[in-house]
Amino acid sequence: MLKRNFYREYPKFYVAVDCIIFGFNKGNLNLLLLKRKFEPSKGKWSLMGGFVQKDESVDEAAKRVLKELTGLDRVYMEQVGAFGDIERDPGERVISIAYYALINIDDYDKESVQSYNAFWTDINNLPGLIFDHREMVDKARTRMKQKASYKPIGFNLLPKLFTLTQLQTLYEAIYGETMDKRNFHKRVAEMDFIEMTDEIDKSSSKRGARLYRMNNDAYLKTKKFKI
Amino acid sequence: MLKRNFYREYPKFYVAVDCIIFGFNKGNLNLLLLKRKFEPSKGKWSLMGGFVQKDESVDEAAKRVLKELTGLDRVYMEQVGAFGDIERDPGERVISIAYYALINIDDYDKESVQSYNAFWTDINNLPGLIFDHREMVDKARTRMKQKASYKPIGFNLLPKLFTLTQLQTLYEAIYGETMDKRNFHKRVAEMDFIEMTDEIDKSSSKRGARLYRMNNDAYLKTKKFKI
DNA sequence: TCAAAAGTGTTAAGTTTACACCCATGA
DNA sequence: TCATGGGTGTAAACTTAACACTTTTGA
Repeated sequence: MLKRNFYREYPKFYVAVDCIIFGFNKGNLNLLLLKRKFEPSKGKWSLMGGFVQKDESVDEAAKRVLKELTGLDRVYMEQVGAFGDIERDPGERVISIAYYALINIDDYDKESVQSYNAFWTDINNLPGLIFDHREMVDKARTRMKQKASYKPIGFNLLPKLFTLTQLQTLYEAIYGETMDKRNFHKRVAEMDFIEMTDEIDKSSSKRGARLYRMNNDAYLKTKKFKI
Repeated sequence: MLKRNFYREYPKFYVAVDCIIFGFNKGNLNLLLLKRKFEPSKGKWSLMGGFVQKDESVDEAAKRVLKELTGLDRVYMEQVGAFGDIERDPGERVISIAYYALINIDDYDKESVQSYNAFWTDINNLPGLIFDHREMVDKARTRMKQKASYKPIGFNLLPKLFTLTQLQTLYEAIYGETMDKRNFHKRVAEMDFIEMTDEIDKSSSKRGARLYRMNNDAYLKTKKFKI
């Protein structure tokens, strides 16, 4: 079908995507941020972003941009929303759509990340960010926290096998509050889709800790989640 | 400052806003929808929408479009998110950002609504909608329901003075489930910002029902809400 | 042998749910 | 006087929160 210019008289805009990339490292949530090497805003930090292209949906653009930086495919991503203030980008008007991604901090393309001058930074100690990126991060964090309370998305931040202590410190980092170990174990035991394995992790204690695994198929059947 | 064409090589897009306008009528949530008088998709229904202009933010565009249809200012609105599939609008590529609005169904510009060929329709019995508008509605409804459970936004759908029965049927419509009258009254009594007035509404019963009022300043101080 | 993290149950407090009858009034 | 919607309290079930000691093992 030949497209007609129905909307000829309306203005057009650059549309970008920006990615809030969460990782979990040593008990803290981290973000993967790019450090600007040049002016303007040299030394300031920014989210990984890119422009939407003609041949891709906005969701696809976000996936592409994430892959460009991390080399990762099939990552858990959610849209945070559109940011559309006129002067949000002082260079030129750009409407940006923010997404958050959850990745395992041990598993990404280190060379690519280095080439972009990107670094993991503690989310509780963020440097100055350009434009409205801080606002995007705050909104993403709130959304992620909320979602994590009723869907088991946190596992995307952990290795396939994890200890209960790792899982608990992860949720403590997400919620920003400490939890009781016995109550936590009890809740995990009630969720059949968090499966105990035969394996023991010896890296964090002499005694060793039992490793667990998330079984997503089992989750899809039962669907009760509450941490 | 003279703007430089930093982003010259990137494509530009039409950006629209679409409004999911909620009302509450006779125990049911309703949406204000436009009925198409012409082809293509004559007889199909659509959300009220419009294109973002150069001199306004995306949020401002949504407010403008809502006002164009309803004549209302300072309405409770939330962004639902961006819809960016390539072929979502079969005429031409348009990226659309959806917003939901909560209005009192007795209080809008009837002439303007009529001139747009817009009608209130029961949300549980929606007609066929164009493009991805059904998806927008579903997402808006989910978001609104979730928000209504922890912030007192429902009051935007009611007159300033309302009975507890009205409030209860509203929340029953939002959650899609019936509630116990005594438990509901108990919860309302715990919220100091839902104030009993001296007035009685005689329109729905012989005995008459006490009218209540939401006090937003009081809410901002206490901040505990749970219906 | 001891330091360090892992593992393990019970009780009290708080919250949520279930449930039925009387009241006031206009027609 | 009666039909209609408005108003009211209590007890059981369930959920959440608080709390401390023993186990294992490598250094």
